Amino acid sequence: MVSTTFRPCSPTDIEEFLAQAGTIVSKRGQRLTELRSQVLRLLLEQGEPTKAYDLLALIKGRGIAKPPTVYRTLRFLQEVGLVHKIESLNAFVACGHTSHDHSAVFMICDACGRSEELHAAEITKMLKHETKQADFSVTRTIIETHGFCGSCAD
Amino acid sequence: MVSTTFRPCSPTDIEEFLAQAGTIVSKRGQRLTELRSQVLRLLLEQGEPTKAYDLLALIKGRGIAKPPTVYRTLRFLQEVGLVHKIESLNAFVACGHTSHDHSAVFMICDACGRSEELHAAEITKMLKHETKQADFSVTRTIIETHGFCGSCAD
DNA sequence: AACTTTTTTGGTATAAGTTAGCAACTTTTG
DNA sequence: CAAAAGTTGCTAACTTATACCAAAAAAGTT
Repeated sequence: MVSTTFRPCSPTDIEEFLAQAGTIVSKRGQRLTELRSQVLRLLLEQGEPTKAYDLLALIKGRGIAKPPTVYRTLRFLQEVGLVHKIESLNAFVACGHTSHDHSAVFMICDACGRSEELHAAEITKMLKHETKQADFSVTRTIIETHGFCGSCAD
Repeated sequence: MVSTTFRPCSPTDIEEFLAQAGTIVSKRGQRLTELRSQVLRLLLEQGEPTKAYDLLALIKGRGIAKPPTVYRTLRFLQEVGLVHKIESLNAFVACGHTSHDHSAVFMICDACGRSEELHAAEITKMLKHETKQADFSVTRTIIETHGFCGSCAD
């Protein structure tokens, strides 16, 4: 079997993840500030792709943020590799694979709205190869699949 | 060699393509109206992913369309399979492969802005297989690669 | 042909998503 | 502590997209 799918993180998982995140960011000589870790935590807690404005609403805890703050923070987290944007949804997810480089394939369940990340290095490799045949050199790949997860397929 | 890349269509190609398009649409019991074929022609003429609002501006020939008209028309053309949306750009391209079902891989040159479609059935197959392993059933796949085309790589 | 139905187009208004650019505050560094 | 670098807050605006209703055009019916 391959991967544990489509379940949200437990609170303990989240704290653990955030700790790891802190380390990753530090190693890059940057800081996981209160705001940044809060946004990341929210994303983890949602357990599904979340829109920037929904995040915005959820942040209310602190003195109500404005869009640029959220987008900026998301951009930071993306650059560090802790968050991915799902282009076909205009939504964001915390990245499940904190280690190694990214060759993410997203499986997005159109029934329950949750998404899971598949670490599919082979597909990415194949993709790089095939595009090279066409004289194209890849810098970034976006792979998103829509469909139904195990629980939602009747 | 694989595919002729990153060149726009010649005027003759465009007319030919539009004729084919007409047939395809008719076969589905639908109509390629003036508006629809005009939008498709514009898309072909641009020869690169084009934003809805840019299309809007280009349509000025007829009595200035409004956004809903353009988006509706694009949706129609997508449903028929004559147009694809490139999610990572929020832009639209005419679909190069009028025959058979779609397993499109887009190569988007971040230097010249043009894009090319690769008909990569194998990758799609592999993707379906791998996701099935994870108990996921795919209904739609989005594969977009960014990078540099042959002409733009120095 | 006149009438009904279906399809297509036109339009208003507004929602949703995103960014430029500057001011203020905080942290780090010398 | 002052200067520099980094981070956050915010206004305002821009881009992208849709819900919904009305008018017009095409197709089907008697």
